[in-house]
Amino acid sequence: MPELPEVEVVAAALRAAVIGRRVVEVVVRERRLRRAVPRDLPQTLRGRCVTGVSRHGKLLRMILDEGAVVLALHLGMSGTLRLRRAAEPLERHDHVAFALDDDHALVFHDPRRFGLIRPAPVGDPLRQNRGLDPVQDGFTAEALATLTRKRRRSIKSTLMDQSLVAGLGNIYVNEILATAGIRPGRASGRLSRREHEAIVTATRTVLWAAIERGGSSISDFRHADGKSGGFQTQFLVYDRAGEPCRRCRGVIRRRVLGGRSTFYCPRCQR
DNA sequence: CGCACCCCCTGCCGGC
DNA sequence: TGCCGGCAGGGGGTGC
Repeated sequence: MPELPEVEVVAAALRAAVIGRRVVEVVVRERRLRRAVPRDLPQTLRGRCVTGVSRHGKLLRMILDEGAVVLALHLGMSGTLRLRRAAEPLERHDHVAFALDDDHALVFHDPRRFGLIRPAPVGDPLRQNRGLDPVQDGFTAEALATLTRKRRRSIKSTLMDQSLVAGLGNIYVNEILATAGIRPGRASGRLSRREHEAIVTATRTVLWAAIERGGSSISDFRHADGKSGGFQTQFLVYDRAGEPCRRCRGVIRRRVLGGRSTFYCPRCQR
């Protein structure tokens, strides 16, 4: 589920609620995430103070004691981070709970267990998520042209490659290409300068609109306070196969590209 | 290099 | 009603 806008919404909530709090205890109920949660995680974090929260692409980092420890968190497909009162009992799929010194707990919940929680070496991003963050300054038409030069790979799979551009997933890439008027299967290296610019502009527009609406909640994404996002009602194409295009008289099509469902309007995307 | 497949895991939905 | 296949916002690996 969570792509850049959803992760940004979670990061903002954590910045507001967790910075300045001390980790009192860490309860690990299920270690088997995408990679095993280290056995010594509680001991590594206990007593440390949260001094910052950052996000790059879909990866969250909780900075403890000014960087003495950095905890990397990834929500995978079905992960959420919720703030709960310490007294509330844990539920099924609540895998890790960080008890804080204000009688609340930050709870990592992830039915599919594709998420990740592990201490990260300071300043060293995980191997994936190294790409340009598309809401930061470096994501420009020139940068996109450089990344795609002479590549035949489709623009959709290029934009979803986290080592090139970090944070876009299947929903937002579909929406961005619809907004930019470009077909997902186009070879990225053959796009014009103007088209690269359209993609960069559309990316900013779509991501900021989604962040403002609190992200998209398709089935299980929730904010740290349990609320749903609202951007799913604004989709131009995602999961709208057979439905009318919102901007022309076309009908949205679905095809599979790189193993993922791909939606586009054949009339206004070229 | 790029893709077509696999895998990981649970939940939900539609068809029978 | 129940079972089964397909699909889902994530990433990683292999082989062609």
